[in-house]
Amino acid sequence: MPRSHALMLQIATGDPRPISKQIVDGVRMKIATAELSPGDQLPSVRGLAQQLTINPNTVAKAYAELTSEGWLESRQGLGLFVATPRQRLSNGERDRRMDEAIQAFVREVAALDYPPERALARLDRALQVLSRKSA
Amino acid sequence: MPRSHALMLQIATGDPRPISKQIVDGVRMKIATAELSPGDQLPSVRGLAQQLTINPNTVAKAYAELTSEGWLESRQGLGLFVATPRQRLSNGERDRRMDEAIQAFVREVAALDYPPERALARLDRALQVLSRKSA
DNA sequence: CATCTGTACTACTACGCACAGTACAGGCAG
DNA sequence: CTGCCTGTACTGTGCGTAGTAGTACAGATG
Repeated sequence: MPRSHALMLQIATGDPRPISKQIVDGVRMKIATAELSPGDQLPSVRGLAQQLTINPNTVAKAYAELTSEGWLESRQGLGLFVATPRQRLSNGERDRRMDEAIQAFVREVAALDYPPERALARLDRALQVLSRKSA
Repeated sequence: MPRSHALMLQIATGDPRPISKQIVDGVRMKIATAELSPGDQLPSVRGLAQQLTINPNTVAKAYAELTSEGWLESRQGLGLFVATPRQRLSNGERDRRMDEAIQAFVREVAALDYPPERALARLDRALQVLSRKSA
């Protein structure tokens, strides 16, 4: 039974990420933390745009990316819905992108001259939110 | 005794990061891994630009950032040298930026639907290179 | 002096992002 | 069918960032 969802998304003007990416990240995170479940309907392009006082094209762009990545499914004329989980990337591609993320994080730790052990410990704690999915 | 250094820096055209940031990251990483030591001289702005076949302004921009962050010291008319280590950021600012880095990493793990434990294990391994400094 | 060093400008180009407006196809309630 | 909702696909415009190009100046050195 598909539920409609208020989807409390927050857009921060101070965030260095472009608005469309903030939406993509936000929705993906809500799916990852099971705050959104397969079958749930998302706010309409125009509705979310009005709610966030941004351009509808920006929302559409974010939704299009989420759809092409397999997180959302479009039902023409009806709306967008959270898709059922499936393999979205090849293992090679996934490992390659994880490698990039790791390198970026190591670069930041070096840039801040931050104790690697503390960084790892904090990250371990931060990753807990993703484990709730299978709880 | 200040050593001169060939500084094998690699600039990848496929890298999404701007060239100047690649230089900044590269130099910072070499300092963090003790491949560059305090007192070492860096290649000249024009020299490195020619070696990498990029614009001297781009190198100067990267060097200026590294200098303002305290990684390099400028001796007018002589060149740029790796500075002696010191506290470069306030603890609050450092924690805030580490927080951003952690959030960005968690977002990527969620985006890739990557097993958090594996991500943590791989990161642990990747962070080893930074520990050599105090070895 | 000439020649190296870093630094500071200006001007131009290319690209990404967001905004604005318009248009079209499909679903659905009246 | 009409009207209103849905996603989708365009065009164009403005703005900020990155990179290139060229010029100029101060300090150090031989």
